[in-house]
Amino acid sequence: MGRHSCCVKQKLRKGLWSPDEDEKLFNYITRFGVGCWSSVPKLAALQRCGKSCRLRWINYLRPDLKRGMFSQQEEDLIISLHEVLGNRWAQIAAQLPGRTDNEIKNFWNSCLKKKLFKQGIDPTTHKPLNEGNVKEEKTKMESPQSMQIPFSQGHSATISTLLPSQGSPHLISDSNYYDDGKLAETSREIFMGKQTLDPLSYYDNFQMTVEQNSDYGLPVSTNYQTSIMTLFDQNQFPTNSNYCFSSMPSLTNSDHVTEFSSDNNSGSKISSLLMNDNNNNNNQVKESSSNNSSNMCIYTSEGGYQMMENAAGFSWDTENKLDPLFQFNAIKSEDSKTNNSWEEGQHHLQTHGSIDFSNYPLTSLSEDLTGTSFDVFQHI
DNA sequence: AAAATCATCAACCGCCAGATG
DNA sequence: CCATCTGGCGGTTGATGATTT
Repeated sequence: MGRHSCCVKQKLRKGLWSPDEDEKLFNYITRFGVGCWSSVPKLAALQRCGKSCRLRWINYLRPDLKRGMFSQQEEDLIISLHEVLGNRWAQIAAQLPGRTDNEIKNFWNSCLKKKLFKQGIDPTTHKPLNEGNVKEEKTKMESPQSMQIPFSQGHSATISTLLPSQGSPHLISDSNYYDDGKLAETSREIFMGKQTLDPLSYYDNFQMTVEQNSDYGLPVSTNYQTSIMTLFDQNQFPTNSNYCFSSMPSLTNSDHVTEFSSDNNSGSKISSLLMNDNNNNNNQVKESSSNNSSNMCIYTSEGGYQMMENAAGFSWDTENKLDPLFQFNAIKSEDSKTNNSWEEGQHHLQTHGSIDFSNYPLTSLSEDLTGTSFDVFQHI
């Protein structure tokens, strides 16, 4: 993000964003939507470059961000897409809902490259390394350099070549993917425990992507598509109603998804939930919250979000603030004192609305920031 | 316990392309 | 056309916490 002329004149802050700045930016964007980034700092009273605001929003504040560890499936998808697209992180990120290019890039550089290398696969070419290459790669790893992949090179390979059924390397969703089966299993367990993905959107998106890629003439194998489909058929992406959202102690923490249990002893509880009467039957309600913000949105059958009227603004106050219209809190066990039980929440829900939450997967699509004001989605 | 090393990731840099006047 | 502005992208850096020596 280069410093543009508009930014040079003023003294602008750099470095990490403070909670206060985040709050300002978040409140501004949720209220007015994404428009001209260069005017955002002024209008939101931020001493930041517009591009810095944009980056902060995209990489961190955006409500539809998924956080936490990459799942095995995501990992496989990244590797496969990387083979086809090279270091086109933005395009790869477009295929992974809730992930940013920056996040994927970091993940690739810090983990996947090494993982592939350990498996004897050249992360650049995605082909098996010979001994000579191994030495070369070792040097590369030791002296960090960009690993640009000539696109033509990626083009020559197809995802199908990675399928286990077609010989090594084994890169597709398969627990045998890793030499260390324990690692794969552990990774999956962690993922399952932190399920944050909306499997349907994930799958839809992937399908769409395959079609799009076909349009681009990219050699995306139908085998891979089938592989993903099979995963869904086998419920390897659980539509999980047992997860909800914990508090947001810090904006910089990423894993706040807490397993939700109907067992009162678990301590994961919902404080209150007031439903909006405007929900129609085709809408899914997605909700998340923290103990300091009130969030709710309607996820329509068309796949978009609808903003609920009077949606709460964003607040970093540590105290609980009840939204005048609604509040849904799912809080970590240690915060449970003042909150009602899950059953009470359910009862409240059934009393005030007709939607049975247990029928819908709850995702952490934005943790506490989710859906505070969803007109934003329509701007993006 | 302290220093050194490693890993991670948020944020910046530089460049490019499209829009606009 | 040309200059400027702006958004977007990929590469890189540096702060920070974790791990190792």
